[in-house]
Amino acid sequence: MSYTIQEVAKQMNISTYSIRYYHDHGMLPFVKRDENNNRIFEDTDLEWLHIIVCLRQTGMPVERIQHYLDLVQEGEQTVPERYDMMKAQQTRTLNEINDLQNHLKTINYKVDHYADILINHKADNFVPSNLAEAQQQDVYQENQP
Amino acid sequence: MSYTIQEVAKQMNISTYSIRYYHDHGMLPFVKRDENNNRIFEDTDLEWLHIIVCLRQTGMPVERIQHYLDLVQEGEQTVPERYDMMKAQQTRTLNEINDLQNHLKTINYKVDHYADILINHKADNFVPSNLAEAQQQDVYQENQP
DNA sequence: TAACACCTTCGGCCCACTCGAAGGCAACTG
DNA sequence: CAGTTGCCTTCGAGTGGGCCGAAGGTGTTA
Repeated sequence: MSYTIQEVAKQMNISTYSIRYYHDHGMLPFVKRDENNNRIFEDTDLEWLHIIVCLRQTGMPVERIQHYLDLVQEGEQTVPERYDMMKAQQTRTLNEINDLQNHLKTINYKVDHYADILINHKADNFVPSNLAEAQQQDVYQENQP
Repeated sequence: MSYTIQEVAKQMNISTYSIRYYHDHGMLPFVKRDENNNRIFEDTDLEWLHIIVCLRQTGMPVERIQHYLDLVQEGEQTVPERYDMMKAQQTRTLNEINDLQNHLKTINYKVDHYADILINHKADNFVPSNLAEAQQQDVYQENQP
């Protein structure tokens, strides 16, 4: 199967700009052109693009990805370095997931907190005014980022 | 307690450049200066900074964070919008964690694969040559990104 | 009194896109 | 068969979110 740049962009969920950027920077070495000079992508190109997207979205700089893809093309003797690169990326990604999970806790707390305030305020009509006042104070106290 | 910009940078694990950037862009409205014009950070500033870092690292643009912090300062009537923002950020973060976990699977596969190759090659000395040839072919086949 | 360590502001630089302009080619439409 | 649509191309400029260096101030230690 072969695909246009737009089809690939949709399938990979990235922009055509990014794909051209990767291609222009030598990271998609097997992409062909049709008779109108349009890029045509085969399944192997999609595999390359998939690993590019994976490495980029886990924070590897383009320059390192270029280097990694060069290593792949140099053959077997570069496996040790490739192993090290992937191992480092694994660690980095585990750390990033961990950080995000911690940030998520903070965000969850905010969501729950604001939800509380909204529910209590909806109930204001049925709440004695001294309690409403207390809530008012809660809101004030909680007016922090 | 009060802290210098460097202490804060170390504690929050971000650069002093970033902190100044956030301050210069109005996201740390309560930071004071000492008699030499140096920024001094109190605990409340750290709380603000903590939420800034949390939102930035989960992908919220600076402009949105500014808006969120404005809402906080406007008081109680902005809680519904703040709730929506945090809810959106929660979803976004869950998605990002999910994406990262998928990328991690790809990376894990690479790590395992390269580890296999390395282990087999170390054992080459003890392996009959026809098997070594087969491995050779494996390596060739796997010479993909 | 000088060296060192920290801070300031200002302005340029960087990465990885992102987008617009200007134009080419192919296919459908009136 | 001119025109419009819709895709593609290249090139070059712009953007976000910092990063960093220069130039200079202050203050403490030796």
